[in-house]
Amino acid sequence: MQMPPADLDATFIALADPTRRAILARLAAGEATVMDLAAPFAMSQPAISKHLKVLEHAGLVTRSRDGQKRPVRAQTEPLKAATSWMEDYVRALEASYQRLDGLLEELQAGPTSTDPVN
Amino acid sequence: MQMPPADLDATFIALADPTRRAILARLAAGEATVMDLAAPFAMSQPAISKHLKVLEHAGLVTRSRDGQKRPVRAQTEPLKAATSWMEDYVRALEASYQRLDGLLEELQAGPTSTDPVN
DNA sequence: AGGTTATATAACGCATTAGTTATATATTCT
DNA sequence: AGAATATATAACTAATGCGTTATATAACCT
Repeated sequence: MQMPPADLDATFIALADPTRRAILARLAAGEATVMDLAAPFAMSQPAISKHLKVLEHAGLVTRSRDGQKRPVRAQTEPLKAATSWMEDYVRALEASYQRLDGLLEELQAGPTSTDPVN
Repeated sequence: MQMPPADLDATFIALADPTRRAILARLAAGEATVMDLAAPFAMSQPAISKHLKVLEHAGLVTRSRDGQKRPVRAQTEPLKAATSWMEDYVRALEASYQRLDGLLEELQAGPTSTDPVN
């Protein structure tokens, strides 16, 4: 069952807050309840619930139901999309630098008959 | 030369806006001036300058000086830190799932003499 | 039924963001 | 010197973000 690729905006927004990244880090150790997650922070329970809503909206966590508890579980999918955007971008940048380096080298060696510029 | 992890905030915040990601994408093709960057957007020049300030603050771009122009150039460094945070996190998550799967398997097979639990 | 626990929602304050227009500051061109 | 160009800054507005406290909802326990 695939979720719709929650967009990059939502993913990066969710990751941009240190509290939310800490929540995710905690979830890497396994499911947790809202109370579990709130405990380490000097912050009210409603504040944590809001952070969870942001994470959920980004698809970074899902919630289930266990009696009165709503266990939170981390999901990797949106992170893979975000990672892949960043990797593609870095690759494009580095390729661009390489082209520039090549061009500079050619200029420094002086124009040749195969030089496409001039 | 390591930067403190507080920079992850700045990086993800910078990446969380689609205009800023589009600016970066444009910069993958090479240096550009503020005017170049503003052209494709239905947005004023000061708005773009502000976005550039956010990107610069995150270290995602640097500026130089060429007469009255201030060419903008993309930098990969902060992206590598961000990518690496995300990859570490996904790895931890997947390891956690694997441990859980292993545990469930054991429980299903019934406890054995080597079972560390019980 | 009544009390406790887990979580969500409402209403609010304050700081920040993303845009605007108008203006200032450099730099270049004639 | 004066006009034009490239960019930055200021002042403002509207929307959003992150926290709070108080309260509602739902499930659990006697």
